[in-house]
Amino acid sequence: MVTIKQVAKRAGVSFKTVSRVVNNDPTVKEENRVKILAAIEELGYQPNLAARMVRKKNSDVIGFISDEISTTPASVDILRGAQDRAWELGKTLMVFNIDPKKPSASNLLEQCRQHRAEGVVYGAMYHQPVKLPVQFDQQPLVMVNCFDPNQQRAAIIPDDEQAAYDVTLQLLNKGYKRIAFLNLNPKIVAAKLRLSGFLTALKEFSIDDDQYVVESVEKVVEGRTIDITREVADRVITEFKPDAILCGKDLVALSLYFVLERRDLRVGHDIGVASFDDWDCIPQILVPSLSSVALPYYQMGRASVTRLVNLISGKQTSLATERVKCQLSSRESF
Amino acid sequence: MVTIKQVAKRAGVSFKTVSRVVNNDPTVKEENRVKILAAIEELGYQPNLAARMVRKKNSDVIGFISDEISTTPASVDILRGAQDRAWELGKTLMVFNIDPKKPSASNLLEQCRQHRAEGVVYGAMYHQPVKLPVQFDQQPLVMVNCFDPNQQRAAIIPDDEQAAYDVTLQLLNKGYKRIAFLNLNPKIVAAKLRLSGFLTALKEFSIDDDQYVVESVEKVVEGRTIDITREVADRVITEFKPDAILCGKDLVALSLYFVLERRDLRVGHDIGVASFDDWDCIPQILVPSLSSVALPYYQMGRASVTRLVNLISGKQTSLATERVKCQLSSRESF
DNA sequence: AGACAAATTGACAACGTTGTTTATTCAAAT
DNA sequence: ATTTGAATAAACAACGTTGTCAATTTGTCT
Repeated sequence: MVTIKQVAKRAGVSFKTVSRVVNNDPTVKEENRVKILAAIEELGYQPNLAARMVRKKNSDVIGFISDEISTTPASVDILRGAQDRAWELGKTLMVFNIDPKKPSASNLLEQCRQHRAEGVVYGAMYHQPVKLPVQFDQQPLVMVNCFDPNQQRAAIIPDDEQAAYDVTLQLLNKGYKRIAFLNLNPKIVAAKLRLSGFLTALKEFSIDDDQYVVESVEKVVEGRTIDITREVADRVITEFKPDAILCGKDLVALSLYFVLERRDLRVGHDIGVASFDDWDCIPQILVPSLSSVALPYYQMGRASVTRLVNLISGKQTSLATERVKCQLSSRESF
Repeated sequence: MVTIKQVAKRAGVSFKTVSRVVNNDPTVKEENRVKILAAIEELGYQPNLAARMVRKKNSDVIGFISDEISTTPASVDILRGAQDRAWELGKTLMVFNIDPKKPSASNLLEQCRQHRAEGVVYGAMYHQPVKLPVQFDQQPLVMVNCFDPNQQRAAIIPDDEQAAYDVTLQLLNKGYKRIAFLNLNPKIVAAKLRLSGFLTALKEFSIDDDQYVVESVEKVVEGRTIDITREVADRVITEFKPDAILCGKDLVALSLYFVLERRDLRVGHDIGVASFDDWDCIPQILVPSLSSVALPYYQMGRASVTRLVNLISGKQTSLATERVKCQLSSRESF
């Protein structure tokens, strides 16, 4: 590999002067600058970041540790967001492992420290509480799409409550009155928050005594989880006769579409449907297209890096949890 | 940060002896080794990889550059596979950017070189030819899920032809005879290969003059691509009366299910359905569940790193394209 | 021309490691 | 008791860079 000294020799100056040019030090004669830049170009010189880091003692590296990929691959967007923001701030994101089943989180943290990462973003694949090992205290840390059960760590999470509140309000404003909610399993954080947002919205329209909430469209049989959306939806429609159904995720809406098709209920006409996730192409491939609340993964990824860099620089030291707004993608289903 | 010298002081030995312990050099008295390990533990020493790298001149870093995320987020699995394999081989994968719309591929490559990455994996989000800028010649390179149009670069791609051949053969073996193929746009590499595999399988059963291939289930209207799967499927069923339909991707199968539902054709009974992608939960949420050929993203990710490390070490210098087998996930739809 | 300040450059140390060479310790062999 | 040789440890240089400070060059003013 080409070093700064080789460039210096080629340009006929001391290697220190080359260093100055590389670091945009203004105290270099224009004539020399031109010569040096030419030499850099000719030799294809690239500064050795490792050597620079040893000397300067800052790495500009941020570690990104994430737990296992789950059923929501859209959450790679967290990574995209983090990456983009890191780039903007002149940092390199080191993604240490995406599926650390074998290497434990602490192992990954060790790697981060060996690379002298200035801080760590810990991302989860769905919104949940995560109790991190004590080792994570040793450097600036931001949790994204997850949070410390004791609120002792900076966290960026989606505002599920606002999301449910907003979409419910929009349904109500369009005149829907009997809204059923096929919610996710109540053990899921998002499910609890959304229920709360849902109920708040209903209360504002004073119809909080006339709703129908289903907790979980899954059943565990012999240790295996099976989807029972269709049965549940069938029952809800028969018993409650809703004029709109809010689904916990797009896949639930998908199953619901089949049920409605069979019952000859036209979505967006006889019955309104809304959902959460706005998952890639599903909402658009459905007919009529599905209105769904997108989870702000990309924004959260960006926010996590911004927050971490502020933490590192001491500009912002609060450990408060930051909620990121969710946006409804309005389509034809209501 | 704790340095090797601080550890040495604590243990009462020269810093070089600590270095020996860290690097598992056997020529250290047991007594000292114990003392040093204790000191390392107490101080929480982590070797500085940057300093080590400067001295040893090898980085154990592999760059991973990928183009924009497309409609197949499952392809993160390429990254997972690469990461896992890198870990096994004691390498660190530096994911330089997932969505380099702003920074060009060459910029990312510069970053790789500044980090002294020993080689680069270039991944595409769907199987396609990619003409990389000449700068990519400057270090070992493996392309994954894409390939050089002139075959001048090592590449790992899915064996789409085998995939289509296999699934078609299985359909035929189960007694299906009139198979329609709702293929993807013929501009897509996978579409061409799959068509070829499909036809080869039919030929083996001597029914290659009685099939029905649809090229593309999309239409471009005023610059926007719209999905016309439902119309197309309707027409195919009416005109060709197939006993089985092979779909280009799970989302096509999804739309097809709606069409069949409306026509009261029972999937897996009146008509067989198969598809490509095996995309996350879609095949399982459908009723009856969809048999789909999975693309071997994870395996390809692993293979790409294995191949790259072999290239770097000179163990394997061939630039041949490596095809990775696709596996059918057999379910209830045929 | 000479003096002086400003601009520019270079010599050298330092960062935290590892490779190489040299010194020390200690036990076994004479 | 001395020599030998192996085992162990230390000293020092080196990696490619940047920080510090002294040295040199250049330009301006008298």
